Amino acid sequence: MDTTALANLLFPDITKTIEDYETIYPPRDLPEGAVVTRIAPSPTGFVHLGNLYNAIGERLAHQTGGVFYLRIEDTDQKREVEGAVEAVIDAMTFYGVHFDEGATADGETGAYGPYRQRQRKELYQTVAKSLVLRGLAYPCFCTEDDLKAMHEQQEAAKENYGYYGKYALWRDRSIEDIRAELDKGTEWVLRFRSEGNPEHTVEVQDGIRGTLKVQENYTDFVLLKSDGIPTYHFAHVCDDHFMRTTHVIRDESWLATLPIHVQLFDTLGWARPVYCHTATLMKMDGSSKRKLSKRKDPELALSFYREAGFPQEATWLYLLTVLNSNFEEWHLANPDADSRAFTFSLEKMSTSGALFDLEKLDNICREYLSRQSADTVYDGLLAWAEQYDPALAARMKAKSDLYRAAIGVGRGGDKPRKDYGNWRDAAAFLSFYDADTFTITDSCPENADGEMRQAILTAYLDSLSFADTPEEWFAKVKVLTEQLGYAVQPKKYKKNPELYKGSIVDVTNLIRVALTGRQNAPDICEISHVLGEAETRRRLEAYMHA
RNA sequence: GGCCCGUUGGUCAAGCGGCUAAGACGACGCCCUCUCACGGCGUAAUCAUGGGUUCGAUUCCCGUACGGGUCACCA
Repeated sequence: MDTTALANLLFPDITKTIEDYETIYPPRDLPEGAVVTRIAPSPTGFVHLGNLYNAIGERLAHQTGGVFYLRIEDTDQKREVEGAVEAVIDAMTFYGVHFDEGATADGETGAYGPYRQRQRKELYQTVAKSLVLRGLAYPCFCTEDDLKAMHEQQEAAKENYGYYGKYALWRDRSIEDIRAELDKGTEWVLRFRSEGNPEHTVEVQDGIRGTLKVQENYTDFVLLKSDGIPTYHFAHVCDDHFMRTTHVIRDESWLATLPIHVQLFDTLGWARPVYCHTATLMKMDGSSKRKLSKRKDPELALSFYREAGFPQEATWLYLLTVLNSNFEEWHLANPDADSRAFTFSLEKMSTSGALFDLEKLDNICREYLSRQSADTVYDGLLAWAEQYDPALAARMKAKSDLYRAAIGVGRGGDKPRKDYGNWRDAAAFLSFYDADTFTITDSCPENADGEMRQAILTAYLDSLSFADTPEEWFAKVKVLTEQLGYAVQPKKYKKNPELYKGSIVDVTNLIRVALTGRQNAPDICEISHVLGEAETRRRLEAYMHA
């Protein structure tokens, strides 16, 4: 076979060589040990948790003085969605992930571009041509039906699926046959001529999993699709070589095609990057685990967390505890430190698929928010509300003092309250402070209903003085509790319920319901001061006559 | 079916030949307490399994089971 003739027949317009590209994309001038990595999403418009998960590469890169970039894998035109690149960048920016180079919303930055694969067609074809020249690639004119028939035949014969051996119809065809098909205008793909043997295993050093032993690839997989655009496998190898990527961080579902990738790196004589296969996030489905699914699980979408208002940093805290087994310990020891101060290590990443635990996420978010200042929380809530709850944003801006004070209730000190872990919950929790959104949702305690309701609230209103300290306030509540025949100490009431009408809990909860609309709310005295005297009295009186 | 990865309490997990097998979330109980939340103390709960190797295996090796992933001109 005259491979030169074939190469020129297939790629008449390609004049560059691999060496030319080696010059165009020289090795990066970086310190020893610098990590160059990336995220490489396909522009489907769906940004998922895994994209953020793998953006952990940013920390690795920046920890080592390396580079973190964004590459767009747009080789599948069918799946491309308008505005998808912007969506990825927007989501990453929101979570504080910054790219040193790569695609931007309206272009790109960096010396190793283009960073959109479809614009790199010439490069792929150059590499492809060199493989043809070396007799390591050939065109295949099989139709979809041919391949389907092959698959069925293999299924029936209980043989391995794939294009190999006797099933590799075009592997050894003559150049005349090829020319004939070409002349007819038949569509073709370029396949890799694999010399691999399924009996052989290849060792790959995985940055997370250690030594991996995988079966050598023996199939003639597709390098270039019929439109001349590469498959993921070929594009990945070419790009990560010429973009001088040192670490490829990706989901473990790529483990299955790893043999193809290393085979390509090896035959091209290029150094393999350090592969880092992360564990897939799982979910409980009935009694069995399964991969988070785009269709079924809203929590796979990154937007889910943003919309629900889980604070960005807290979301990272959760992700890091799942990702890196020694992070949680570090965070417990340094609760106020920025997670970026943590030295991230690949070896400590987990290898088995973790169940996504929303409860733990919530706990981490509550803990995180409880440590923030009222102003920080106010700003966070407002930023979220501007996007997801404009009415709330408007109210917050009109009554910012009220909202700041409300957020400040129970904050600070050794035991701050942890009432909410996300902005959506915060909005609901804080709603009673604002007269515009105040509603009564709970009923008052039974032991303080009926005529006692009048009596308690009247007595309370009479005694109420905004000049009182919290201690004085509570002392007065105790006095009226006793006067009205309730037990000041709940324990005493529990012991001898027949001696009292109820306990102080009934009294305070009545006041609480009148003031907040619910039985579960923070300190009454503090709330009253946030509401102000006029509003406090108004609510108490309204409830008395309700 | 082939290939690959994985398996410590309900969940996330520490462990890297010798430990009463950490810790966190959750659950439960008690305490604190004007409710709730917080906080404090405590309880229950884990090495999938069978063989090796070894004086000794959660830890190393092999098999089995189970779970997951993947077998496209999708990434």
